[in-house]
Amino acid sequence: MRRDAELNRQRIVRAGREVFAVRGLQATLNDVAHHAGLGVGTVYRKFADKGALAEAVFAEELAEIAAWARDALAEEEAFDALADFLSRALERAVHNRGLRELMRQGALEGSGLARVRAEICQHCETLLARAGAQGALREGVTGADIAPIAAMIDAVMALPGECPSDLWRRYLTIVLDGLRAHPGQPPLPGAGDGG
Amino acid sequence: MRRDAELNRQRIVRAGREVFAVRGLQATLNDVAHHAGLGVGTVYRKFADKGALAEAVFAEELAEIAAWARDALAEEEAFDALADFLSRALERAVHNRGLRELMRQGALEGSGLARVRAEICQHCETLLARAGAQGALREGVTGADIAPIAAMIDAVMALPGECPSDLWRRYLTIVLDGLRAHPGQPPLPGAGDGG
DNA sequence: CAACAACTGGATAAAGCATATCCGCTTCGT
DNA sequence: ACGAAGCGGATATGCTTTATCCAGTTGTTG
Repeated sequence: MRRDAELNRQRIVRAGREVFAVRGLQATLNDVAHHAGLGVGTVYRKFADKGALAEAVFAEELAEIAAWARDALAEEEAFDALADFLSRALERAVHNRGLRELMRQGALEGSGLARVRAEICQHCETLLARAGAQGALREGVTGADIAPIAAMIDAVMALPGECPSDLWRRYLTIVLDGLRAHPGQPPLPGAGDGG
Repeated sequence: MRRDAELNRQRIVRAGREVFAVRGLQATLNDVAHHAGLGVGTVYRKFADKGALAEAVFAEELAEIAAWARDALAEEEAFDALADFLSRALERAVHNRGLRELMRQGALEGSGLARVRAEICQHCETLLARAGAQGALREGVTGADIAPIAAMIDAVMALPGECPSDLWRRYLTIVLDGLRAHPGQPPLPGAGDGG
């Protein structure tokens, strides 16, 4: 491969990172090419389709987050570990619409990215279940509560307008607080995952 | 207007109600026509475009919800009134994707529906502000917290898969609980609407 | 039961959008 | 300076939604 071609490849990945972060996964490869200052053909020469570029763009970042999740499994207090992990991971997600879309079920279902995503979710559910075993959870809360929590915080982040960028912390705090065991709390409605 | 034409009009509105409820506002008038057992032309003869049909479909329902919000303003305990109202309104929303999309900022911006939506939001914010004045709110919570709450519960409702249909109650409970004043609670991060 | 206006159906035009390709031209490396 | 590798971006393709049109049907009225 020619040296300039390799350079352009990097340019494209960088452009993809920026464009996907701002406009989400529905941005076109035309968008990315333009943002990289290159032609569409150049992008298609290097990446078969959007999925391939997305994989190149998000592989590292997702793997890093997955590593955090694995590390959290080694912590003593499962609930605190989960809370810290979520805080860190969501901090990344605020500024990255593409990453958020990737974490929502359904996106890039065929790719290796989906596997990493599944691993992260699995770790979170394990942590929550372990927190339950440690008596740190409010009655009735289970690993199945992870997906709704993520969806809710994602919704806050996706809110349009001039809301402060750390608004999501407010609600993450509220929700995690609500899942924690407290003395004399009323039962929680709803069934988690049908059980 | 011929009698059969009026009958078809009603059929179309009914079909629109059902189709929008299930598939959301992005369903096409073709979808609605087919579901009504009529041709597309018939639908376009009676409604200029999707917005016009949506207005006919949702006007009553939205007005009813707005009335609930007005009634809530007359209650003594603002926080409880708000909680009851949200519970009632969201109960309607679960089974109606179109209604949910309508309540999210941005949809049908030009129509009279948008005005009603704004009125409902305004009432909610008033209630929350009043609850604050009554000392029922956790420090720092304001009327601006309404939009994020709605967005979060909406996200839970939009969750794919076989989650139980009253899962949203679980999270509404958690969030409202988190907004309520409790003795000795830590401060809430985030700034609401920047203030 | 005409006879006509109102109404209907749905094929299809029009427009928009994202994806992917192709090939004449440029640039690199030797 | 030559050939291979790479580039650009106009454009073909395919899909989706919106909206129209008019030949044929149906209701209504006298």
